[in-house]
Amino acid sequence: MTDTRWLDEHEQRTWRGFLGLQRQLIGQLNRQLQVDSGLSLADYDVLVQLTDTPEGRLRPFELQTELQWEQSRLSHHLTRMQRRGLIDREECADDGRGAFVVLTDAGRSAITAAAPGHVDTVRRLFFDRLTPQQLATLQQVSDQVLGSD
Amino acid sequence: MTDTRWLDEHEQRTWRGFLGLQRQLIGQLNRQLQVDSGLSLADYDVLVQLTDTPEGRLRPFELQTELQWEQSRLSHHLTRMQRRGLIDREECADDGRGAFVVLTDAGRSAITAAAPGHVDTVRRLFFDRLTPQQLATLQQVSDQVLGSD
DNA sequence: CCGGTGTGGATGACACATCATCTACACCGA
DNA sequence: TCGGTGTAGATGATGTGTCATCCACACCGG
Repeated sequence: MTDTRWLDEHEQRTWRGFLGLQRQLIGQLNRQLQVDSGLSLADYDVLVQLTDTPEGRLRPFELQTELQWEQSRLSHHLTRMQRRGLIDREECADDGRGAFVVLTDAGRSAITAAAPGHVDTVRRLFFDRLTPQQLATLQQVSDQVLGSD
Repeated sequence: MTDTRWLDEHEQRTWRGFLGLQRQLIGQLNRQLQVDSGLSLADYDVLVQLTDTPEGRLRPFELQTELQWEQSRLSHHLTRMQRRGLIDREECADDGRGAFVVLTDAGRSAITAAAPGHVDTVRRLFFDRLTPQQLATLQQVSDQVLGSD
């Protein structure tokens, strides 16, 4: 570790901008969901995955790969969602270690009620403010930063 | 609220990509800081602000406008940082309600030790993977999304 | 001088995320 | 069939973020 190449003024602005952007966006989305539907962004993501399956049921590890969450975060979050009646856990016959997460009726109506408002908000705060070129660049950026890992 | 314009496949990819990008990046930065210096990204940001002043002291509300944090988050975070000896609180003579946050010696050495590794990581994970054009676009994007509020 | 309103800041309760660790079962090779 | 290793998942501790609320003082008009 020789001399550090510090960020110049412009780089700092870009970096702070990016951090601010994400915090602001996530914050507003969370608030909108919370106020309008009593859900968090995390709840929403879980429910979307479950809704995307025909039976509304998934193994936790499948959810985990879809969501790219840490295993323990998922487990804790499922516990909280179960306590609120949004999902339920069932035993898995095939694999004695495993479990199933199933969407409850309450969970299904929660996501159904929440989705339109959430999508509108995403459009309003994000897509509507950006040009197709900018969106294309963002896509590239995500791929490049995430891809090389 | 008429019919919802759902996100098409491509928009979903862009949106998920953005969310994934920010989570991944913030996560790795936090881990690097934590492991190498015992600091969080939030600690780092507070310490940077304090270091940027000649006396290493700021009023909490000044910190708040710099960091764009919620007041209560700041207050809680300062409490935790004080408990760890990174900062200290002092009374403010001018304003009976107010307080000062002052950088301790431990705080100063922590940020000094942490900065090079952190900046290197930001470069490695972010700047080094993006072209100047992409960075310029990101800058625009932040401004547009944040600006119109 | 006094009451109302505004502002600086702290606090408790609670949801969330991460780490370390643990249990139970599956799977595989000797 | 038995022991080791890997995998599915839960849990406790702790740090973090948000909301609602509160207190103390400042400031301002009467």
